[in-house]
Amino acid sequence: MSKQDKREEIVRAALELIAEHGFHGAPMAMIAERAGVGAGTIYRYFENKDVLIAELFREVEGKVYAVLVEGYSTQKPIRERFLHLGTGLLRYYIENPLEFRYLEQFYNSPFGVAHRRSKLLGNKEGCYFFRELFEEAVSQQVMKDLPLVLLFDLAFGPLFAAARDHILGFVALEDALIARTIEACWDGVKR
Amino acid sequence: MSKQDKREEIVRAALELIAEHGFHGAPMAMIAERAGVGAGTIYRYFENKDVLIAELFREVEGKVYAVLVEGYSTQKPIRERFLHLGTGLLRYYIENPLEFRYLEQFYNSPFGVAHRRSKLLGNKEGCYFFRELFEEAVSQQVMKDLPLVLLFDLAFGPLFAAARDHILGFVALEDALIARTIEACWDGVKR
DNA sequence: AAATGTGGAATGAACATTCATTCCGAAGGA
DNA sequence: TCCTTCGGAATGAATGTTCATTCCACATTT
Repeated sequence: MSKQDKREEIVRAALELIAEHGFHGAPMAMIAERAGVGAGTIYRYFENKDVLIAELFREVEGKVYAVLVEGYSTQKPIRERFLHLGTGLLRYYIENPLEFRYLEQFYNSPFGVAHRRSKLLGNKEGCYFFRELFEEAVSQQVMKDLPLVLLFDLAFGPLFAAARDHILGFVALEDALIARTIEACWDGVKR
Repeated sequence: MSKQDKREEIVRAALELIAEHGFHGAPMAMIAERAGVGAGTIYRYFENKDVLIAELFREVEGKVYAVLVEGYSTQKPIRERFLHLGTGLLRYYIENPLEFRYLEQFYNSPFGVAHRRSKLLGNKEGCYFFRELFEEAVSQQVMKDLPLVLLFDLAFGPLFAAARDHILGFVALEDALIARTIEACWDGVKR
């Protein structure tokens, strides 16, 4: 197994185990075993568990953004852009439940809070689509005149909740239902 | 300190520590210290940590319901009832951040998933308001014709997210903003 | 009233377990 | 042969739980 492969195996194993059992249910020894690697080997690739967790988040985030850019254009009308991003996100989540559940774990942890804080306060890139779109929508009075953060909550709160319920088997989100869910999110934010 | 007091002290200490640091950041020894009792004493009142966690949830849930029933009447129009429950919930959460953060911890854990499952599938009481209200609203065609679970997600997803953002200091939810947030939730579920 | 006895509650040191991290001998490539 | 990489046992810190002992309020006896 090449160096690169080994690293990828570690990341994949960590994703699976953390998504399924949470940070505290995924000991390094278990990650190593599933990756087919010695426990000490992980530390040749990642300084410690926190670094592994953060790196994993960056990888997942990157893949999500890659999906969202596809077919996205700031030329299209705001509502259409919103629907594109919303359905893109929701579809990605339910097609990649492991990554979704990992993100949930991450966001509901001190890591996630710190991340969110630095993203909202500091003007980091990322979230770019969303911030730009929402600010434009507010200034053009097509979205409600609410703080950006609340608009995010209105739009993505249901989206996350729906993805979770689908993955847990509480609802079967097929195409039509996904579209109607995102449209309902739009109803929440639109003026 | 009486027996009852001691029990309450334990519960209060557990609430504070778990809300602030999560289940894994609140060792029994620390809970005992904050409650002003010996570590072993906790086990005279609660069989083990899981039982303490579950009991704490039941108490918090009970207090929330108590607030919601106040002034609630199935005679009032559906929209008004929705706004009553929504603002009641949101206000309670931001006025009781410890309890809110505890609920978040609980829901985002195996306990919470199991709880949600038994509530949605089995026909447990509790959630009664909501289920009844939403079912009536759908049958009268004042809410969208979506699965109940998705309507819950649309209504409470933003609510939870907003409460979290308020508590983390990302937005200052004063009265007017609370009302407008819940109205936006209504826009999401209404037909 | 004082002294003694009793049973349940409280205690916290001790234990077993789990986990992240380290370390060093072995393996493998140049 | 030398040097890098690997593996997994060893380490030490942390945590949930237990249990032998202490404590105390009240009953009983003198």
